Amino acid sequence: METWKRFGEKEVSHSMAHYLQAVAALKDEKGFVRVGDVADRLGVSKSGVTSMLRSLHTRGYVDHERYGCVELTAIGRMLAERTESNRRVLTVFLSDILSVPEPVAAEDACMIEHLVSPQVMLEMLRLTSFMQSPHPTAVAFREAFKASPGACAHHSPGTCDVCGPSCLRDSLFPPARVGGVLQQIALEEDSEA
Amino acid sequence: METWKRFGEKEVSHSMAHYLQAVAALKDEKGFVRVGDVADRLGVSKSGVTSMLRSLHTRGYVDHERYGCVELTAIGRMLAERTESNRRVLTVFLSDILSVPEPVAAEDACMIEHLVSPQVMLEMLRLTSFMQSPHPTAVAFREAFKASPGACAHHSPGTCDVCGPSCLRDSLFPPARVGGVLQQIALEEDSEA
DNA sequence: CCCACAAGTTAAGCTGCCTGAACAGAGTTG
DNA sequence: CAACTCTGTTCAGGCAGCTTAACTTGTGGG
Repeated sequence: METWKRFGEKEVSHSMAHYLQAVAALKDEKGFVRVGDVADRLGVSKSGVTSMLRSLHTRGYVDHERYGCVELTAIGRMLAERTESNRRVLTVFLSDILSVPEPVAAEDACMIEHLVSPQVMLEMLRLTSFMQSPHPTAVAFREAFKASPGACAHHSPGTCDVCGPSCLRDSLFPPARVGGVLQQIALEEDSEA
Repeated sequence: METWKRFGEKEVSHSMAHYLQAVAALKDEKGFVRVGDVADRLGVSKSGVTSMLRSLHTRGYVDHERYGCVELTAIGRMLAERTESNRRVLTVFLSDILSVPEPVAAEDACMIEHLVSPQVMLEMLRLTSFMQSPHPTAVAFREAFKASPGACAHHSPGTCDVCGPSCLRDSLFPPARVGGVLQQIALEEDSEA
């Protein structure tokens, strides 16, 4: 179980993914990209942009001439597009299929867009696409799912295939074992003990 | 669009989440937790563990007496359990519902387990749970979905609600626009230009 | 009782990503 | 062409997480 260490070895980090997306978007919007544009868009300092561009350049994702414009390489553009597609698929899945409020869906999509493998994204798109199709089974399923009870409401304790011995629902939203403080902390930063 | 910056402000980082999980698991397995156990389990040095424990202590997630044992606080244990539950729900969803191969499902779950909001996790559990239930609609849907074509195969170009103007499938697995190199790079680290 | 050794800690240093301050290039204006 | 202004770069520094090397603690054997 050392999978977790590969987190830092992803082809692009969270920051890099967003720099690439910003460059791609600015290029599409105004035709050329300056350091300052990227800095404004991402809310970071220009010096931060300069050093990140150096890092992205050594990885072969952007070209950048001193005091000049920024260009994505073919690979850089592909990475930006893939991240953007991941974000779109995830957002649609979370908001339309899981019916999570849009702001939450957007935030979660933003957090994980660069981490999800192509295989998973493709299957998630397939599911989304099929669930939203006019196929009668899909229509019926949407209805039934919408009307279905909350997670783990349909099983007696210990009989759920998904949960196994202990109900997952309980630890997703833990019972008020520690005086109710936990949920607040879990959901937001309301400190108060 | 500065959501992306909140990535670094999550209550627990990727590393922290895994340290907490390791401590919780070791505690369950052998009743007490030493620095060395955590180091072995996570494949990091003992000094790394020491400094991370200091950091986790200042956040109120663990207690640790010098040269002694490590204990989770109530909040720390809750965080560990929640992360673990997230991982289980995600793994089941990815492998059983999306039918992604187990190693990929496990890896993706590991990457995003600490980043997904409780709301999304709960709805994902609800969907998983409902899709696996013996409810006739769910049974029919599973069949139909299994037999359904690949993503975006059912729509003519430009008519897909999910994709919008440009087919997302194409950028999830981009066409061999750059000589086929991209997909290799995308999927793994086979450098070769 | 003392010492050796395992377990843990501190210290110094690395990388990634950020900041602000100071400096440098490039273009406009008179 | 000098001066002013924008824009971008470099530099020093900070924080998170990791490493290795060297030191400290605690403990069981002789």
